[in-house]
Amino acid sequence: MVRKTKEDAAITRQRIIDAAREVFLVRGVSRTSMEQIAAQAGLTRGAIYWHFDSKTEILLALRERVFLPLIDRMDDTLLKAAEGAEDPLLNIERFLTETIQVLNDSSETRQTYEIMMIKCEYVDEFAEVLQQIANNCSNISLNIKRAYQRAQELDLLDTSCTPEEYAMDTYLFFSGLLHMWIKDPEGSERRQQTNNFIRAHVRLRRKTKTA
Amino acid sequence: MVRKTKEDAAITRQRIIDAAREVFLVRGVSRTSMEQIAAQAGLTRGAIYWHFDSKTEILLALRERVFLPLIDRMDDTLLKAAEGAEDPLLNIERFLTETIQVLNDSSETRQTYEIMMIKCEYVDEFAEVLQQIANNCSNISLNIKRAYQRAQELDLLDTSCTPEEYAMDTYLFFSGLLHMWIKDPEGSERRQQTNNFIRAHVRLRRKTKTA
DNA sequence: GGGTTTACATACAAGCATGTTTGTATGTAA
DNA sequence: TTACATACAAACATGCTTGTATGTAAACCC
Repeated sequence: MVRKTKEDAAITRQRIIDAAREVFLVRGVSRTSMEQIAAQAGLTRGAIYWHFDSKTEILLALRERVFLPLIDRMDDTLLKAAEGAEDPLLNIERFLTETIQVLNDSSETRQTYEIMMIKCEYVDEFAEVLQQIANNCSNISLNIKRAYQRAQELDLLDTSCTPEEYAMDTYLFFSGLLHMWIKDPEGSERRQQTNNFIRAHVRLRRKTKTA
Repeated sequence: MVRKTKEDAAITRQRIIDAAREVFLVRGVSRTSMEQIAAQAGLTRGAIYWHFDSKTEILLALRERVFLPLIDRMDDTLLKAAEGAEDPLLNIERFLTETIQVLNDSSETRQTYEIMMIKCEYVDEFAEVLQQIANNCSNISLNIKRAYQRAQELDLLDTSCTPEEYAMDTYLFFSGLLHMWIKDPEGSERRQQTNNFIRAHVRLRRKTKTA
């Protein structure tokens, strides 16, 4: 069987992406050849070159498929925190735990993060990917700041720092948390304590903590 | 001139490492060939293969040269914080600012970090490097915890969280800070505010903040 | 139902990058 | 001065990867 129906082709395309993810995770992006991806997908390079122009495009497709929904979700939770919520700090806590929960539940997401973090070199055509990530991060950072500003308006926020300082502190905590979580081996002790650390992080910002 | 004296050979070896760092930074580790390193160093591959068995060994040498002194220095500052200091929180703050200061002052350190963070794929023989880094980090984490415990004994520490929770929070902050600092472009606004954010981070932990 | 396009497989050519081998001139010690 | 080790350069052989070109059978469209 050679020529497939359109739905079959879409499945094939997805199989290529899945195969690439599996091989990338083991061999790294650079050391992975088109032939290896094809073999993992049970295809030949011809199929891959029909669906994608290059290995880079596969990686970009892999990334978009996982990152865009996650970014949307994070923005959504944070926007709620900044606008409607009666307890913005709780929403910030929810933003953190939910993101970790996605990593915990979805191996596709977890593996994709691992590839983007420690199995990929950001040079040449990937420099722009780094730029996109930076943009997403600064957007998250901005929304965190708004949430803290709202918490301040509602008099829920400790007064020793400014909302901007809290926001940067939380953003850096979040960034470090993702790296730790991805790099830690599966089922590590620290992974299980993650929610504790998130709660402690947010608790430290509540005004009533010493009252 | 072919055969050099021992000192000349040591200089050549260092030139190879320097050349590799420059090429790695631009092209990434995987895409860099021995030929390119040799050209950058003004040598041939023969010279490189005499000094190093493989590209991996160059990268390891590059890493050790920068990381080991830095790790030592961080351990040193944190140990002082955990044992002798009359203000452990100030020492934690110093640990953070000093590390950033090193990155700021030494382009060799900064570039090496950038290579290890976003221009290198941790697979196969590099999986163990990741393990070493994890060990260093958990050691740092442990020393931070000790410093916070001492701060608690001296009644300098806010009581809303445990020393362990503070330690993890600071470690994740530190991890995120390094990534932000390295990924941000040179002379970025956020880089300059780094010290402010560090001070805010530590200030939040002082007991007297609401007194 | 015939032509056209689609969705692949197969085959071919060319370019690195690697590792190794060989050559060689100099330092170095006896 | 001899004998060997050192510090490279240069040449060689090999394998891998990429890109492209061609083949082909089935799906799609009118």
